[in-house]
Amino acid sequence: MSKSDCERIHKQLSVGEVAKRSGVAVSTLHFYEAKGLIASWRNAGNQRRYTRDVLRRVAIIKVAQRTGLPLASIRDALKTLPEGHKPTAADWRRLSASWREELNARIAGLTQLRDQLDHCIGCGCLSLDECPLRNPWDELAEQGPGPHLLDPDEESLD
Amino acid sequence: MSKSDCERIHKQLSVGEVAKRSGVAVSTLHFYEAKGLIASWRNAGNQRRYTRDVLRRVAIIKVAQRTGLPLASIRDALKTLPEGHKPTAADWRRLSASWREELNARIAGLTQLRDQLDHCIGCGCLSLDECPLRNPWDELAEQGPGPHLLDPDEESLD
DNA sequence: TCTTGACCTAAAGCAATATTGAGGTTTTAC
DNA sequence: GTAAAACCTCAATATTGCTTTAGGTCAAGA
Repeated sequence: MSKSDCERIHKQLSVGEVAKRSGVAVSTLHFYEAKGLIASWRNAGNQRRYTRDVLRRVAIIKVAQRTGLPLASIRDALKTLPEGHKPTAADWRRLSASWREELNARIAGLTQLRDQLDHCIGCGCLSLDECPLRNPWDELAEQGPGPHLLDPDEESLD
Repeated sequence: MSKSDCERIHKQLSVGEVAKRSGVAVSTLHFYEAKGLIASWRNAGNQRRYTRDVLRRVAIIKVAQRTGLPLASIRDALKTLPEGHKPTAADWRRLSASWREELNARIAGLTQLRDQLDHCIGCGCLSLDECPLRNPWDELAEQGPGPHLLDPDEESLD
């Protein structure tokens, strides 16, 4: 039986095949498995075997990482997929909807930052008690990190 | 002489004062100094002393980090500031201009990702050879990472 | 059969960005 | 003068996301 027969006949993928098709290193697949993001079973010789499903999962992982999500969050999101059957389009849609919100939030944050950069650094002011760049904590309670005035007569850094 | 006299009279800041005013931990200031992002001199008792300038630098560092820049890049950017005199508004403007481009690129990337997420994951297709989410490498040469077809008869993951 | 490539595990290493701890000194406040 | 708070250095630890190494097993092709 030839190597690619492994996949063509049994619809199983070896770790090397998954690596080539998904574009990630074998060591990364091991790593993702250890972290609970993907799963496999073993053949008689203790080698990993995957269903083709894993290709989509790896693709999703890589896409989600580009949004800035840490692997732990991606793992948790993937855990919400059904156990028994192959995820449906609706399952994936649900995942993508939550990530879309994440993305929108990050885009909004960066956009605001860019505009503030124009106004605040551009003009060189960066006044400690007025600049939104310096005080993105405005809405938070007194507790928490952030710059604090020590003297009431403090107005600016310059 | 009281503690705050250190600053009010001599216009110097201790590391603790900088920490409180800038909102970062003392250990972080040590760390930034070791990495060449900020500078200080020592008093007779070997304690760090800072000019008020450092407050602006720390503010800039924190802002730049929010754009996604690594500290090494921020350090390099800060190195372009004049050595002898206090940076002018024009100096800061030059820095912010380069970071604005970075930001625009990141915003564009995330926006594109969000739209592709809508089209590709939302519908559940993720076709290996067509989906832009799966193949953001389209413009790169053959070499390099990325998913590759092993069989010409491969069309989709499903 | 034999060799080579693919695979296995477990541990260590790396880069970035800090935080924590130990053990000692200095400054401040009363 | 003394005690507490702040400071010092250096080393270790933590987290995230992997890669590398070492030492061995398994499988595929000539």
